[in-house]
Amino acid sequence: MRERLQKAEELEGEGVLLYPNGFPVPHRIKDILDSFADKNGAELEALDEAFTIAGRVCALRSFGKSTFMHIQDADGRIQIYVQQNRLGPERYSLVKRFDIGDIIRATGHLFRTRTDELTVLVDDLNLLTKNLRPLPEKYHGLKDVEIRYRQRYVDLIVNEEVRETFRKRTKIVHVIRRFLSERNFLEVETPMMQAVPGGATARPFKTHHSALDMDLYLRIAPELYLKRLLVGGFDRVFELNRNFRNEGISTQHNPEFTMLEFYQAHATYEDLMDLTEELFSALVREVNGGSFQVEYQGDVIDLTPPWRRYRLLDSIEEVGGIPRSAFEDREKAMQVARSLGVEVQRYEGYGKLLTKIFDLAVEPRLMQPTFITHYPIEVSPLSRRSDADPSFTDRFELFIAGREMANAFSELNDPRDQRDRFRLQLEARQAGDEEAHYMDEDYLRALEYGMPPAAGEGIGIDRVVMLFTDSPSIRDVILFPHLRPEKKT
RNA sequence: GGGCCGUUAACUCAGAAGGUAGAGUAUCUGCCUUUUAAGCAGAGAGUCGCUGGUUCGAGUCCAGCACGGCCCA
Repeated sequence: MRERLQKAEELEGEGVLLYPNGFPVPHRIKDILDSFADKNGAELEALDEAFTIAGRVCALRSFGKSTFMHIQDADGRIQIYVQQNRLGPERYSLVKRFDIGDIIRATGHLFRTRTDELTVLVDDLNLLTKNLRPLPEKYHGLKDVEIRYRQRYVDLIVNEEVRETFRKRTKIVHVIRRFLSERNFLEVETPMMQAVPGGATARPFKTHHSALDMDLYLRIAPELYLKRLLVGGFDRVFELNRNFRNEGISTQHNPEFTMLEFYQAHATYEDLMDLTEELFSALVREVNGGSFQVEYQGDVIDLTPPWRRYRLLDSIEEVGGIPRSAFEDREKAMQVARSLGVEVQRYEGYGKLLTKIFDLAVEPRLMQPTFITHYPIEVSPLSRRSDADPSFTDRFELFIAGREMANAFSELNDPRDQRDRFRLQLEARQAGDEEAHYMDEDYLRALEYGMPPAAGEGIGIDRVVMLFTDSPSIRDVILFPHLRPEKKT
């Protein structure tokens, strides 16, 4: 780096601007590659058109009096060829001092080299931005994951597949927004900072409002606000934005992550299973080239609907291979849970134990898309009771590749039942469950005005992106994942 | 929170059993006007993550810590 700085200052001393401004760049590399991919050398030379492109020098092969470079812009990479006798010795001496990593602008005509590569024969070029730090090695590339995550800008410069992953992420988010908008869902924004954090079972981050001298929580879910909007008369709403949960970090979890939640009045959780299949089909069309087969970490996942549907209890029996009689009451379920290595807390009831058994014995085996329905009421404090069996709820979770992708239910809109459920949550909290819900009086007041029958769903966007980009870690689909602070040097 | 693994030049990595630290790429110098992991000749470059300990002597052995990864909770 010291050498580069010295060289840069030398250039500056000769009157070369290291960071000039105001040079228009009318052409994109990708457009040139697309337009002239099938033209041969004679056709290109007959073309009397000059192109001006700009980008970062990513490869440089210099001979005495001529130089080949590859330069890349946002979505393309092309070779340029600079000859001393076209440019004159003075300009060419600049070129000899270009480094890999510099951002340059070049103008010239197209031709094909001996090896038939589409190349710009440069008539004019200039430095746009001087690079002072050497880029990682070209052949092995940048592998150190710590640098990849901490200095994502370097990762993006060097690793095209990383750029592709994030382009795909944007595409996925775009397709989802369009899908919902086309179906008359209204996109809204609700508070990120909440006085009473609710809508999920998770520990929140706490912050403080100085002027009001009050504690606030970063939201763990937008759910309760979105349902207030159902009360207000917006009968289809969605929000696609960040949630924050104060939990450990893993390949599946980042403290801030992106969630889609949508609510539809006069629909049931069964309608949402169909809608979810349609949504994934739209993603298949738009971001997976129309193929319903997705390869994820060596497994082929078939997203062709309809997907399997199991009741939770049936799945423990049929997928988990544990006979019904072994978990028919709390005592027996506790034994099964313990045998699976689960720690059981005193305040955890039968329903909670069933989901813990499910998490260990069933969830990892659900590679192919599967809806699991009828969750115990105890773990579903905001879901509507099943008419057929009031200890279970009209709820489903979607699993793909052994992970939860979505969670949805018919909404509980009876304020009396909701109050009772909050009370039970408070008891659990007092018994030591830090993730249990708080009482939310304003939410209850809203329900008392009448929330139409509805169903709602949350989809973890990061996990969807992981699936479609074959990414093993959530950090691979979040541009700046959370890491511990860098050591001071 | 627990277990295992990793941390050596800007990058990717070597460094059998403890004896003054290596390669390729990148950088610098020279030659080279169709190369593409360009080539050839030469040069510079490291607090071996940090702190202690054992030893005549530690990149290497031991302990603690930091950061990262994977697995578990």
